[in-house]
Amino acid sequence: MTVRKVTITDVAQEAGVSVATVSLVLSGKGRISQKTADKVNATIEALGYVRNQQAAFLRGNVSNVIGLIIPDLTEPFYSEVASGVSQFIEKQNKIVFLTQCGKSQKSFDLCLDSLIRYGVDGIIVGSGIFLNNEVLSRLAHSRIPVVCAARASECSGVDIIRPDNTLAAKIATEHLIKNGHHQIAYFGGESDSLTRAERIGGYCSTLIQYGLPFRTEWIVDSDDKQQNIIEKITEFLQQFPKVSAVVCHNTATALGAYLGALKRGNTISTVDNHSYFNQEISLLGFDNIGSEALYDIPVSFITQPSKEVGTQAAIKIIERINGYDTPPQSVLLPAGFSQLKS
Amino acid sequence: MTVRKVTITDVAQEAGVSVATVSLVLSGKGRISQKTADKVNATIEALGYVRNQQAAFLRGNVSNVIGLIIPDLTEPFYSEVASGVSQFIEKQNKIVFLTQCGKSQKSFDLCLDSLIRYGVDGIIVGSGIFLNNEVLSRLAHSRIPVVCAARASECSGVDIIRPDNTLAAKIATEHLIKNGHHQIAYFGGESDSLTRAERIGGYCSTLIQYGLPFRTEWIVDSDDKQQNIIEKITEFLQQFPKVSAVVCHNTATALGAYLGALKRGNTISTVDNHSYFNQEISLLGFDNIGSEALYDIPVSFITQPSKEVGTQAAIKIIERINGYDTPPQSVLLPAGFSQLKS
DNA sequence: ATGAAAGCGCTAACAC
DNA sequence: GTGTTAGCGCTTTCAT
Repeated sequence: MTVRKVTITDVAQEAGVSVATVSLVLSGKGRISQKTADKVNATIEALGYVRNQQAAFLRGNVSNVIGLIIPDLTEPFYSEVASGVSQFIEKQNKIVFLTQCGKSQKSFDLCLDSLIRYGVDGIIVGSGIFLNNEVLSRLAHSRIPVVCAARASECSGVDIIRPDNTLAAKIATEHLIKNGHHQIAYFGGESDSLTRAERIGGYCSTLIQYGLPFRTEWIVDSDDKQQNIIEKITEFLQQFPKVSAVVCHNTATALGAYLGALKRGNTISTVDNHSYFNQEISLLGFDNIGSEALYDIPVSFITQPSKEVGTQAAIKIIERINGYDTPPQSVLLPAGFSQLKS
Repeated sequence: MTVRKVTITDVAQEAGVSVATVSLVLSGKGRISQKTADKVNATIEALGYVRNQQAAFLRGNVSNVIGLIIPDLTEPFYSEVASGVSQFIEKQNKIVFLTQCGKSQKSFDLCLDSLIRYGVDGIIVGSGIFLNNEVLSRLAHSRIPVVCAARASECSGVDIIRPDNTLAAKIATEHLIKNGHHQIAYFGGESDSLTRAERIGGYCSTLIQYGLPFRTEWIVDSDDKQQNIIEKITEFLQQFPKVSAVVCHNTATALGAYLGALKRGNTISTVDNHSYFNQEISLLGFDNIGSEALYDIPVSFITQPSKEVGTQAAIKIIERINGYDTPPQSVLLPAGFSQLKS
């Protein structure tokens, strides 16, 4: 019936040494004789003592805790980020406080308060949109480093790690061009998406770079509802029958485009004809899921470096905590683990 | 240049009162005169003081922190669970420590150590498979409540919250039967999956209950690779052309079955003919993604109560922490938010 | 209504 | 090598 938690004092008493000694063997600092160390370790074992980190860190000024604010863990991009962060942080023998802020600034501010009160050493924010000046100056004042792990270029004045959407779109477009396509459309995504804007930038500039004109009618937005996508793509292919390739904004779009084209009587191929169907239109999509599940439908995918964004953000926050005191950086991650099916 | 963090002492000094007073206004306990309270609050504001929770809780024996151990945040089920947990816990003005343990017991044990050292009030474990007797007795000894939030019946001796897989399969099978199907197959999932085993139980018993025989050849396992699923379903439909409906183990399987059947020349319908195609074979899948993206392909889906598992686990752990001292329970959550497309 | 002081569990000088 | 002791920032009796 151990009602009270066993403390370092209990151990010291039981082992017949001082608390300082116990503390020293615990941290491996100071020169403790093997004999004493053994004795202490034995009683620690016997009593089932576990060191209280909170108390330990209360003395110093570090907590070894990193705060993480994620809008919504349910979204694949964010869960990947969180996964990357937690994995790296734990490897450093630190630990992460997870908070979810949803879509509201107010809720974000509450998360922030929480994390600061709990004395985190640094904060990783999974979205730039809440990092307004007030927040930043508050953070600066309390000397807590922040880094932003985002989908797109959502903020400035802080370290930000994000996918290189422009480059990804460039690679995608280039891939299609090099496979002989000249009429390439961009399909899907909502018009207020920053990620999409960046991708469209890459798409357009690549077309231009290759001397291909682009037409704004070839850029079609859509929500992710399968039915809408199917309808839009069907109509589109009818209107622009010369378009021979489509860059799809995400997995849902790619799948919708696939089904729509199929329905319309098109046949689909990957750019290189590895397909159950004959070539007629090429599909290339950005994959935000990263699952293998869909990799065998005849669509090439470029995968987002989502988890890597988390990992790099974690690396960066550790650097900042260790006093790496340079101006804020933007780190663009290539769709590095992209699997262009070929 | 605020180098040192501003503490309660600073506030007290600045406001010309004692630390005790500041502490009292902070916690709203004790009778403090409005005047003093105002003064204190003003200086708190002025100095930008934030209370250090770690220190605050050091005195008491609670930390207001809940530990969460998730095998892999990247898997949709687990990210949903984590999301549900964090959302509820934060609503209680508590906070969650997130750890990921992967697939190894050793790594799990490390996570556990970590959480215990950090003094969490309770632990939610996202998988039962690591909760062996040793772990449980350790936890019992340190008097830290645990609850398991799992995919299936993975452990005993602790509170466990999980989806009612048997019921879900029963509902699925029943739905198909009531729509006139008599030859129903179960497709997908790996043979060592506990979830699948439970679902198959529900599937079989429902068939029996309705006086329909079942054949073990109609239960086909598969990994989630699209190509494999497509091949298997194609072969299967050829061998058993009388099978008119398929219960699919997950979204990938459903999609694969859809594409496979399509390829083979079958036409697909939902059970009730809302489809772009004519009826020939009915597909019904368990959805582990919960995304709307696929809802418009002609497959009915039953969605897992993944996030709800997290929420209920959070509720349960709070109960346990508050000393709700009853024997461990199993809570089965219905596929409550299921959307049978109809 | 407010202050003084004793801890919470631990670490880090500093002594011996 | 090991013990003594003074805090870390806060809460909480117990006085006043």
